[in-house]
Amino acid sequence: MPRPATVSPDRILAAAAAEFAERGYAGARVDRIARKARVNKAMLYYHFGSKQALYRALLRNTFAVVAARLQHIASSDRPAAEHIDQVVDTLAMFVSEHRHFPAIMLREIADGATHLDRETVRALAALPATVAGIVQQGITRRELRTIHPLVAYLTVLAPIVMFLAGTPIRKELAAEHVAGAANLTTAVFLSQLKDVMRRAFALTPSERIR
Amino acid sequence: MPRPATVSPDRILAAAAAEFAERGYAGARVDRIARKARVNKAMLYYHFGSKQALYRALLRNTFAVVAARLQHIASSDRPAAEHIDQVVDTLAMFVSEHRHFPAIMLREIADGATHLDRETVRALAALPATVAGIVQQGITRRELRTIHPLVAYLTVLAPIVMFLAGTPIRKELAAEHVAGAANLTTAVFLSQLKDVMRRAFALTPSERIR
DNA sequence: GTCTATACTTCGATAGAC
DNA sequence: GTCTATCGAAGTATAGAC
Repeated sequence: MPRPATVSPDRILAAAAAEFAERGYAGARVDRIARKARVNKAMLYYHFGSKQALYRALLRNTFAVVAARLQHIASSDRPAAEHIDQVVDTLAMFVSEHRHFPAIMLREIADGATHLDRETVRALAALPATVAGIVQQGITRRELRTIHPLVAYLTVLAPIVMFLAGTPIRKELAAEHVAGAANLTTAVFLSQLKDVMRRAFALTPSERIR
Repeated sequence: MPRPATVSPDRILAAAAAEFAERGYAGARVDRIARKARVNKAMLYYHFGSKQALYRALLRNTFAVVAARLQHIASSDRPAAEHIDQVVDTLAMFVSEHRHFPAIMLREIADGATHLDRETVRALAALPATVAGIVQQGITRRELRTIHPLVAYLTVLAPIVMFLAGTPIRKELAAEHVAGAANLTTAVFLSQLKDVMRRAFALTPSERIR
């Protein structure tokens, strides 16, 4: 007898993602998460123990999945420039399936990991470590110019995350007539960003000769 | 008789910046802001009316100042590439004086401007509008390649803000041995970022001919 | 303008029955 | 595993004296 696809803990995690993304750790309400997940609040505590433990479980979970997907890129036998494109696309794809990820990430940076334990921090660390590793591989192979891998990580990831988390505020800006705020689609953004990143990390012709 | 340099409302705003940056709107505590500002809580309500009004006042204030500083860049008679450097430096300088700005900005993006009124949104809008304007000027003068000005805005600003807001979490990552997390200074970051942005927005030789 | 005391509300968490 | 009812802590805000 197959279990229903979304069993309680999973539904709770999904509801928690929405609530924590929308309101932040402090603004999130356990009652609201339980209601969104259509479980009793006592049930939530039965499965996760506390608001904090639920938050940590959500973050470990989410970051483990992104990092795992990015890991595949490093092992594929493609030019480094293409790896960068794949990082952008993989991130964008992941977010299209986990719409609450960007806001949670922005909030966690602002929070400075205050609500996290060591194990969860380790899970978060896999994201920069993986992207930095991909960049470092390109540099070592002399396909990308020398750059601090974390600078490259931030240069690629920060705009994506901010763009995707920023959809609501971009609508507000469009209402205040900020030029271009109304007509910037995700597709245009991603394609221009990939172009920008290629130019930013490519070896110049003179560097290529050596 | 000159008033003391930091009169009550200013001290309250400074304390509010620290508190809202560290904990977010929902996590911020009015009592804590009052204590940090060394004013009575009733005094805070006397001056600002509510937690929300205080938050809005802080944001209007802060964003008006950044935008004003950036406005100067557009009117200076320098090459567009230099304008981009100046945007980076101006933002970095502003943050060195307003250390709580990056975290507040990340949180406000994640919040989607929910706690703001129209006037405050307008104040926030000045930041992307100004940077996009500087980029657009460079494109019009055929000194930068064609790019959506908001893509350029996000490409420049997102990494800076995330880097500067991310100092606490970067220390956590360093403790978990993420390569390079321990040795990335602000100076190195800014200089590499400027380099990245120049390459990203520069006209290619063939484009320059036309 | 400044302070003390407190009203009112919301929230995280649990006890205890089933 | 599931639910109802509720406790106790914290939080925003204000009344009212000075």
